[in-house]
Amino acid sequence: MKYAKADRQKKLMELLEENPLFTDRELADYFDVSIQTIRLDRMSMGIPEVRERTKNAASAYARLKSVSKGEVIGELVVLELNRYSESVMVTTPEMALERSKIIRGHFIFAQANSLAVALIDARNVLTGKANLTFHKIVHIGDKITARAVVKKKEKYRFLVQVNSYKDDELVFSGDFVLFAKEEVD
Amino acid sequence: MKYAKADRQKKLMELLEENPLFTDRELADYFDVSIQTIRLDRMSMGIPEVRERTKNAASAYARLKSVSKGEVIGELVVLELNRYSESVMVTTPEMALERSKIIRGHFIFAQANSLAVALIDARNVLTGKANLTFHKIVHIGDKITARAVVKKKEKYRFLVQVNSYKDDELVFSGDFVLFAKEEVD
DNA sequence: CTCCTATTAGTACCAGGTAATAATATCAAC
DNA sequence: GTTGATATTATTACCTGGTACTAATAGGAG
Repeated sequence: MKYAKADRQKKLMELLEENPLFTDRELADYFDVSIQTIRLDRMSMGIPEVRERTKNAASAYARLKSVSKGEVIGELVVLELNRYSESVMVTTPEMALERSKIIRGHFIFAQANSLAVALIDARNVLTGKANLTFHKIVHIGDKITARAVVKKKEKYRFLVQVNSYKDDELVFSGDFVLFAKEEVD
Repeated sequence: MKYAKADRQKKLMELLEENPLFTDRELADYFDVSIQTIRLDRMSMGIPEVRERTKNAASAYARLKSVSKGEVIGELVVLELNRYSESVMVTTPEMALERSKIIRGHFIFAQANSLAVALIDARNVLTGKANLTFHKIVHIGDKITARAVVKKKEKYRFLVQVNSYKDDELVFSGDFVLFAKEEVD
């Protein structure tokens, strides 16, 4: 049994939302209709062609990746090894909860954690423990500045405190226990 | 002054690594050489065409996004609201540190945190505090099972404990303090 | 049987390539 | 200067996955 028009269009939308890479040819085969029907469906729902969809997904990925050039999430703006470091991250739509402008907490954590790790002058640094407090909600487009300070320093064990601000308003703070290791696989 | 061949190819590689969306035409204009030169450069370095590069970036994004259908990072396998929940996440290359097989900690945190949030039966749930311990390093391809239990439940305040395992080996544990809020912008 | 919606078909055109072949630059060495 | 080798540019035929448009069916509901 073939899909009715409405069902087909709904399913089509779902399919492409999940995987934007299908060509009209593939979709036509999947729904067992002609390629023109698929195109009419796309047109009526305002869905662009594969190459356009692919490009959109790719640039979303590029935006997300550009935030983490190297190991640090965000842009490292100050780095005094084993003392103090600072990074700035501008939040993008890719970091938000679906259909919302609220940034997922793990991106805030990621910025802080990667900054703390970068601060330590050792070949391999691992996060052991972390104590986090989320003070305020962060939204798409907010520019978050994270400041990390080494509080305690033993041979292989470091205590780093990170505070993250949006315009001087504290939105997040965390205490990190980091370990410097020699070899890691 | 134009680039020498070697410099041009090196720069070309860097450009495309950072942003795979440039067409040969754009690259030719950028380097002020013919389009054929750009193609010879790509060929000699084994770099595929734009549409191929775009598709690769897009599927990396699709893989990453497919991990978080809805709000939960990973796949929700058990959900007893306000009691217990469980999710499974298979780690992918996109989650790893660069040139490494080690998964970035914030993905492990993301799975646990989103699972804890999903567990609470309320319109809007926010993470207030979190106490994390990373016990073991997680690698690309590892299948991580997170188990969340509500430990304490007040009116608007919940205490959730999450333990994450790789094959029954504890790799992460966290205590989360969550708040149920009425309205959130 | 007819009207309407849905579907299918066909054509010209486009971007951004591959692949292959041929014609020029450029420059160093003799 | 002339000769070679390497680098660059040009040209052409062909490919995929479309857009945009026109026209021809198919299938039901009344």
